[in-house]
Amino acid sequence: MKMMKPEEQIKIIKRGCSEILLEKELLKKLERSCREDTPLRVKAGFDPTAPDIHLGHTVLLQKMRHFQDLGHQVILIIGDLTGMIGDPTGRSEIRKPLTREDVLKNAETYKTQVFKVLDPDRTDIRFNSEWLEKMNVMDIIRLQAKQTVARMLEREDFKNRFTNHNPIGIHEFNYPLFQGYDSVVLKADVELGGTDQRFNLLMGRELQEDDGQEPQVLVIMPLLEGTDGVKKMSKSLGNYIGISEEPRDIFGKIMSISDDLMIKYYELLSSIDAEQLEQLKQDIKSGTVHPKKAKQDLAREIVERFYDTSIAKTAEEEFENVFKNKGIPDDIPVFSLNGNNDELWLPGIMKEAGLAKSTGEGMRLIKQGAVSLDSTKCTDPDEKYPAGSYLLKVGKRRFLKIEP
RNA sequence: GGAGAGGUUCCCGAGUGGCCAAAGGGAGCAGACUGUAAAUCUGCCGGCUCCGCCUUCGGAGGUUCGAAUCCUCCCCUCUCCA
Repeated sequence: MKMMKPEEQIKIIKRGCSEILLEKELLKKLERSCREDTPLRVKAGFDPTAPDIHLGHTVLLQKMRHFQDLGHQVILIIGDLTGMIGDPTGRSEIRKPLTREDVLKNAETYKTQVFKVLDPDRTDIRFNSEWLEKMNVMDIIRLQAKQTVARMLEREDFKNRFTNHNPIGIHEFNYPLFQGYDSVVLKADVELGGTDQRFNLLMGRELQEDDGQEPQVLVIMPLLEGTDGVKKMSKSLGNYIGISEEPRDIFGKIMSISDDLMIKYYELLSSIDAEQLEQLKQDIKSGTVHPKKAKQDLAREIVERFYDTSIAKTAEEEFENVFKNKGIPDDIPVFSLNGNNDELWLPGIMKEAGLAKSTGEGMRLIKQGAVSLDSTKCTDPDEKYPAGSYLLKVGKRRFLKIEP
């Protein structure tokens, strides 16, 4: 295949990314790739613990796709070995080690989801246990000997924990080392990652150089904030928008983000270029474009990407219907009483149907005026209703059809 | 190995015998206002058919009419010394 000029390629690669280390080297690699008609080997790693791909991942995937469209080869690493050890970052829970089956199952999920963005013909999926598992103690020690504790403590995460007197497990030092070693094994030309991966990515360069290889170029992408607008999007923080979610949920979640965040989402997720984005910002500022309209366009574009135009349209219409016209969505979950003729106690039903975590919460919601039955606001948490068909509404967006 | 500090409800963090289901903040949820936005204000925020009862303050025992608070042993983390 005829490749684009290196200078042209760089332009596309640079779009939306936060940093390239080093651009000079990238140009050199691209020139050689062109000259010798050999695609670059572009590596990116994914954690096998979270099989649901969300919009945060797609920032990276999209960039990988750019490389593919330019004719390069993408290597998607599933960090199954590192994942099985479990990264104890942060204060919280000991992650249960994943079993082989879990990892394989998650990998399957990855594949189906990842190829909504990536080109399967130019994607190589590899598990890092393939080579890491074969290392013996001496191999590992030799690898560890290549770095110092002082160097490790330069990493933001470790440094913070160290100064705050929070625990750091020695094994955690292996994460960057292993990740870097992956690059050595794969002879990666480029590694893609988020800004939080900077340290790990750099480790790859250092280890490759040590091994006598030409160091990989780092293409660093900004992190996408989650729906809360503050922390990075992640499943465990519950602030994510998964690409396999229902179209209406994707649409709705995007509509609920703040205006500031919307601009960032435009930057990282939409296909509009820098000038168009600048124009949009101006128009919003001057009032030519209502922010809600802009958000709607974005939501539609994203749903379209993972589904199609007509599905996106339907999602949008339903959104308008429910929230603007205060209508009722087309299909809402049904709670069947299964012929049970007992009187209905709403908090109990809300708990069972998952609309409230506990009956206590259900009662509170009623007291707070958040619950209505057939469009009539409920006020008494103790009230019982005869068995029958009802439409229950909790809060602004949760509906439940009660049927005998 | 020695000395000290500490482990509290989703998170941070008060509380050192009864007034503690445990201050305050954050997150979250709901209401008002809106554009299901943000900001703001208000309320809620362990469980239970809840004016009462039950289970929580690292774990297991013990003292006491009564413990998150006192004692014993254990587990875990941090700091300094070696």
